[in-house]
Amino acid sequence: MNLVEKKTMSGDLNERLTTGGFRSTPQREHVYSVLLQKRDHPTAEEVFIRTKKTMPDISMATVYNCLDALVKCGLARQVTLDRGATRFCPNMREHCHFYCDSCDTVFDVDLPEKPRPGITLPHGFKAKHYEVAIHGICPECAKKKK
Amino acid sequence: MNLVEKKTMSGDLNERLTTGGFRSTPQREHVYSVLLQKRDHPTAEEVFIRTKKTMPDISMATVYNCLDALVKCGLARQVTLDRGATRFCPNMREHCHFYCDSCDTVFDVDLPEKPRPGITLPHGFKAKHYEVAIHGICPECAKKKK
DNA sequence: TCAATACTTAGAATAATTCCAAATTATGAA
DNA sequence: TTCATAATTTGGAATTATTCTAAGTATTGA
Ligand SMILES: [Mn+2]
Ligand SMILES: [Mn+2]
Ligand SMILES: [Zn+2]
Ligand SMILES: [Zn+2]
Repeated sequence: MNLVEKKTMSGDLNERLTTGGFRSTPQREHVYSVLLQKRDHPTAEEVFIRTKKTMPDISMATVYNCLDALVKCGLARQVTLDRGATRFCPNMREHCHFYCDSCDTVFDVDLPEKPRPGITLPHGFKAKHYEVAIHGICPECAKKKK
Repeated sequence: MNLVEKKTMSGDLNERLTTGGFRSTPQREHVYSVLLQKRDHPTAEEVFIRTKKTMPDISMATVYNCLDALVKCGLARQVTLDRGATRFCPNMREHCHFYCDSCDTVFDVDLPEKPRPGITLPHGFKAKHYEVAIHGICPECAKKKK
């Protein structure tokens, strides 16, 4: 991450936090930059471990608090696949998730412009938002299996 | 549930369990009939409470075991929406879930014949199965809000 | 009939998350 | 600047959902 990226990151972060009624803190900046750095949908625990590298005294409770703040002000999404720990994703474009059953990796998959042409809801149901998870096997693992 | 339904239920259950390498037990029958009776996607805890009505000495551990066996032999599905307890669904047709944000109810929604026409996966990804959750507001709650 | 196996059960253990209350830090009005 | 107020961080306790364990029961089929 170069200086310009850092600047925009911080600027964006700062603005989003304040308009969301939060303060911008060193902890929140670090946690957010960790999310941006490696977009592999880490769990809170993984974010904690990564954040400690640059901020060794941060606590788990704070990581949960920061992630919560980031989600609330629209800078990150929570991703829940089956059981197990919630994962976090800083990609705020509309997208869905591909989960490789073989290596447990989660990939972002872009959605087409037209939202879900197929599904027709019964009368009276109003959909606010769709969540699509695709289970399967990723290219890497498909290659290995052969 | 009349006698004929009971008979078919048991027959189906029995066959599925045995072909799956499980024994048919009173506990498994009760748990399965609880799932069939009220298709509101109960949690293990809710299944436990309902099953106790006709089988007061059943334990929570057994409910977990039974649900697990039912899932393994293809008589029920696990449904995970956001955080919180896993829910169980005996509807084995391909369907997705509508979650009402207002009253927390989970509804089954049938999917069209053609599976997911919209999404195109990046090269090399092989999808095994899609999981779609729709968040929104159900007809009942929409009416109340007006 | 009896040994092997499957099943049920209570309770302990674990994992993920939330709650709590005290210490620290930031803010902004006087 | 100074001080009260509010927000944030923190360690640890509490909670929730689930899994594990080990002992007791029941079932099966040689
Ligand atoms: Mn994502
Ligand atoms: Mn269902
Ligand atoms: Zn993979
Ligand atoms: Zn509703």
